[in-house]
Amino acid sequence: MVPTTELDRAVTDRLASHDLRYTSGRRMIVSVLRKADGPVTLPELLELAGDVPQSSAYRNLSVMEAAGVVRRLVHGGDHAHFELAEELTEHHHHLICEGCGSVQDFTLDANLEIALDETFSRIASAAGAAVTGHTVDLFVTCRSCS
Amino acid sequence: MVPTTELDRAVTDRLASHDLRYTSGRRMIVSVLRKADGPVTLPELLELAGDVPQSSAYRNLSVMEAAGVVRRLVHGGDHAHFELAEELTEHHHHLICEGCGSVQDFTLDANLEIALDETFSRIASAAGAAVTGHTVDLFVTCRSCS
DNA sequence: TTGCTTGCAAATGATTTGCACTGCT
DNA sequence: AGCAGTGCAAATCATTTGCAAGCAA
Repeated sequence: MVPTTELDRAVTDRLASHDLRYTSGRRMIVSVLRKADGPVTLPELLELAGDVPQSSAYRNLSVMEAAGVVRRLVHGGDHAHFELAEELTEHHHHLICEGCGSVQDFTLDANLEIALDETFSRIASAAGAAVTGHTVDLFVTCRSCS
Repeated sequence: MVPTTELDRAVTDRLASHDLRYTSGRRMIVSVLRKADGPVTLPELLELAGDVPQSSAYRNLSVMEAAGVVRRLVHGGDHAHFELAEELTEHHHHLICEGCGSVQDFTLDANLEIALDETFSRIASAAGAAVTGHTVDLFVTCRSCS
């Protein structure tokens, strides 16, 4: 199967560098994640993907997570949420409703993001640790849950 | 049993307002969380607390979480972490090692915190949602894991 | 004595995994 | 041929819960 979009090419490369193939099942997952307007739970993914066995979806998500194609978000609800890795999209943060567990994306002003990054580097080096990432999550009660 | 410290008094009040008692088992948990230098997992808590049945620890943590005495942190490792609710301590953030899952506290510069709060209010109201809280977590590889 | 607590044992449920089979390359 | 992928069923394991007994107001 030939890569079609820019995203597919990037995913193919990342998977290949881990000796993984970009199969139709994986394409389906990536396609669903790309179209979704935010991180998606496994049940939602199955809903959107059609006839995909649950265990294969879980396995492919895990494998793609290890390959840096997918990111898993754990916020304490019943299900984890999955989204495309940031390197394949853009840096963003999450707006999480504590009522229904739904998650939306948002971005911060560039200046604020820079200030945070600087602070983070300073804090990490003070702790003798190397920064690998950060999350800035906003917890809310959404309109339909209030 | 009579409240002894300021913290105990605050906890007693919060529990009482939910028709809950500040029993010795719950005191033990609060005491461990107070002394710990960061959020603690259930196995760690049991270790530190001595002879406490696992299910009671879980149940008391859940109950106290609902009463706003304890906060549960879920970061995707094997165990959740527990800490005293922010209203009982001070606002802080978490430095999480992706290697060993350990968690340390840190605080942000007040100006940065204010800038974030303003941004968050704006984002939430744009989404028609009410802010209930936020997390700013820094993921790192710590000295001993690198 | 009413109702919150507790400890034990058993259940729950999201996620993972063993295995046999299929399909690329 | 040789190894990665798939689907099914079964296992895992942190966390929750039912229940009978204990304890405080």
